[in-house]
Amino acid sequence: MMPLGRSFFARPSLQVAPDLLGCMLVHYTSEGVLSGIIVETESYGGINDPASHAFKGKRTARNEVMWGPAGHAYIYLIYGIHLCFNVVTGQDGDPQGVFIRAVEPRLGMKIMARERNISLDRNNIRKLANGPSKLCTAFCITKDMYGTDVTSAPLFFTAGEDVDIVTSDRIGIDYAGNGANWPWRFLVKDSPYISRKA
DNA sequence: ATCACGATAACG
DNA sequence: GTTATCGTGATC
Repeated sequence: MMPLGRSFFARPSLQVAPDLLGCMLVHYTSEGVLSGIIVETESYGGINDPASHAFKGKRTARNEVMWGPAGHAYIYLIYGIHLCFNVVTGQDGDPQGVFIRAVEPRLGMKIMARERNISLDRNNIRKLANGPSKLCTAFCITKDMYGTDVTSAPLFFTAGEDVDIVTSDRIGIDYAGNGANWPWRFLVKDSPYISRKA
């Protein structure tokens, strides 16, 4: 399966975020192949989005990759422990991104369970990657992959299945004022693999 | 001081 | 099943 290319990501975040639902996230690691269907994303919309790290044109070492070309990984540490994984979208110079919040595991669940330090049984497959930091841990996405090109191996996306989509407001951005109410979170309808209910 | 989170505890 | 609490360290 061909990786999704630059042109897929070089579109507005509000188009890419829902389009990624149903697509595969794939990571070739030394442990084995990890993959899963993306079931939850959020759009972060550049300098006019009060929830965005680039709001009002803020440009720092941390968010620098957002300002570059689409299709690169924006990864950062939050709350001292947790990693977040985004894909840069939009045109070069327009700091947009899509935040990947949850994945339905397909390949490499045994490895994911080991990475997550939980036992693997039928009841907890949905807990392997049902959150932004959990999926980083499960998929062996580390901070040193900051800036990585995600249009080719080892970490990339492929086209997936058609899915029904629902929206909600975004999670964990109470600081964003009115922006906290925008319906920029996208979920696969009725998926049990999402981080929390819409 | 703040934060795109999640494990745990203390409840049903 | 639910809700509340708080650790953790890079960032600015």
